[in-house]
Amino acid sequence: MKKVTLKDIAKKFNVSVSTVSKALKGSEEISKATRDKIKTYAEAINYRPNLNALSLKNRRTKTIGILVPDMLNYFLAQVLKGIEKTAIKHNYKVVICITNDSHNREIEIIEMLSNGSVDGFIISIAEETEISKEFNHFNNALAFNLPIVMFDRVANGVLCDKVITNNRKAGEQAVINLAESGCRKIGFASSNSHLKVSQDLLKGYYDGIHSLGQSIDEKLIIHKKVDHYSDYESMLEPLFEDDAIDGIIASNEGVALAAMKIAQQRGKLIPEDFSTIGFTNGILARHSNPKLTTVSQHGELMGAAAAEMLIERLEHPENKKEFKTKMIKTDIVERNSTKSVKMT
Amino acid sequence: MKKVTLKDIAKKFNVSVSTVSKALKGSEEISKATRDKIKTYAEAINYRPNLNALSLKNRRTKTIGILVPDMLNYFLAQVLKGIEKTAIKHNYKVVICITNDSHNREIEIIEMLSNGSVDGFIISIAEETEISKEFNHFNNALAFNLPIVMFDRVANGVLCDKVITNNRKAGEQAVINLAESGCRKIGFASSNSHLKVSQDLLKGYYDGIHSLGQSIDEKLIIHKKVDHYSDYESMLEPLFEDDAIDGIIASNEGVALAAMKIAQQRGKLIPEDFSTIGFTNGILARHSNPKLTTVSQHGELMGAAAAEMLIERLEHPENKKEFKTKMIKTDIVERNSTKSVKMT
DNA sequence: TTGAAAGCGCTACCAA
DNA sequence: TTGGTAGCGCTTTCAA
Repeated sequence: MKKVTLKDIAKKFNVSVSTVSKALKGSEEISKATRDKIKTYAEAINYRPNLNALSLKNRRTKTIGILVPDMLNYFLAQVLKGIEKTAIKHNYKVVICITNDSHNREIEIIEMLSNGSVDGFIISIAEETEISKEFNHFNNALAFNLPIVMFDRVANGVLCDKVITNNRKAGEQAVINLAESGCRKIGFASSNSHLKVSQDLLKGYYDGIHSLGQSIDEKLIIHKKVDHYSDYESMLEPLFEDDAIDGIIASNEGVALAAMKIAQQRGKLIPEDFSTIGFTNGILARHSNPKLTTVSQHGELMGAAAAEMLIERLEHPENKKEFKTKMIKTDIVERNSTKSVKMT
Repeated sequence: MKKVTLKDIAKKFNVSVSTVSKALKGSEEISKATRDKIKTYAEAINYRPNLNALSLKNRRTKTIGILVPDMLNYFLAQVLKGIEKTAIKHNYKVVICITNDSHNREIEIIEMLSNGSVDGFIISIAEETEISKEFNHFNNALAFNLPIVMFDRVANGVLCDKVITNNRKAGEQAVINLAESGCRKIGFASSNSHLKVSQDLLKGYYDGIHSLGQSIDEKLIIHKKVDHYSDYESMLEPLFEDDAIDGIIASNEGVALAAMKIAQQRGKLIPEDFSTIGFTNGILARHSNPKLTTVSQHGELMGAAAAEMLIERLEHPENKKEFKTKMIKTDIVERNSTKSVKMT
């Protein structure tokens, strides 16, 4: 079976292709009679225009290219879901590509998609790109009139819309939350010191400690790059040399769970003797024992916001608005790894 | 800036578009001189053909449509990763759509993508579709010459390639593994009894129990549909009324963790007094305490296999091979929720 | 009210 | 060795 085209319909009614085209668009140019019969027929056989032809003609594909470093990451999966949902709502499709944090992959993918495959991009930049700060490929895409919205890991040098969370603020709030719940010695642990996300979080930690009127104790801070989760526990050990430590802000769920495990092994009760807040609200948090209190980045919202910003630009290229950076607020989701402060 | 086209290059050298086209393809028809200068120039300005035009002309898009029920699921994310990787390797793109387990969404998406957007599909069918067994939309796609490969949740009535795991066998092996590690009373717990995956697992459990020469004790079996993980614990309680239960096969990680939690609350040591094997190897397993022994479905391999099968059909439509169902073998990944049997 | 023609960017056939 | 033309499926302008 072959897909039916305008030509086929035209032949069927002995009219021209243009007549059919207009009729299907409900143009007043065409007599109601022919319009109706053509429409009815098209409906009946479930006619759908060839999207490639449309893309070629209209110079727009109604598809969004998405680049993410990874897919096996709950936060990113949430964002993808938010994007997909919003895209579909506006009748856009998404093509998703994984950079694996490789700069070259990122360049290749952008090149591949920049040739009539997509109308714009939503990107969380690759680690290598974040480090090298080489942003030519992004600027090329922009020059070809392919707008970009970056989220979470963004390239500050690039002029485009961005969606981020205020991680510094989030770090500060986490400290304050722990303090309010009664923690006296609050530490910080990150396994991804190379990422801006983590650096901001650390700044927020400093802010928090200062706002408590305490001074920074470097012994309570671990800020490293540790790639494999099996090494988290040994990474954290030093923090527990100070037996008085009673709270830790962890840069990700895995680190938070490792911290709880060590604390438990040392006979501490959670949250009575030891509390921890993990950064980003993933699946681990919900299933750990005790369940983990986290900072939620609202991934789905971020995705939706990014998609809305991009689609807005695509649908209304005429109003060349200033590039905006949208902050999505974070929330602390209280579970059982911290004492509740709600009762205050 | 505008994307440069063949026309632009042709103008630049005062030759025709067809000359440029041929030159870039390295056709012997064109003199080496012009060929070289055109190629060099195209290279220099980084010329890339418009993919829409190519798709329209060639009637193939080099893109694969993927339909999955969900995205926030580690197993599916693994499969997606496997597909994406393989696709890119063969120079295909993927467009990913989420059905949210809705039959109608599934139909809409397939219709939307069937109009020149993709060359074929890779699908894990929606729960509603699995229940209703209405497969017209799949057959329509096939009729339009859009091959389908289904994975994991497959529609048996549809004539297409499939990639599955032998879940029955996996269930049996899990029972045997527990028995070999010393468990005497092995139960079964599923929160998704409506899915074939789970039903097969249960059959495997029966097989396993029988092969041990034991008889089925219905009190040791929970086979239900429970949507929210917060209800897993209450779902499992009845199993523990028989205090002698010392092993459970769980249909997913969440259920397995809940089982461990209850056992621990009852003062059982894991794995000494109580063991559990969780179905599918996700992130929870690696971070739980104790870490969970699981049956791995090898999601990435499944994805890669599905993609290979589809691309094989797309690239060689001439050899109309029989439809195949490929079994990916499962493996038990031993962690700390079971006693090791390796020492036998 | 309808249709012919041009064009989106590319390839392939045939003619020069 | 090169170029013109037709056509992929569609829209749009202009003419009939």
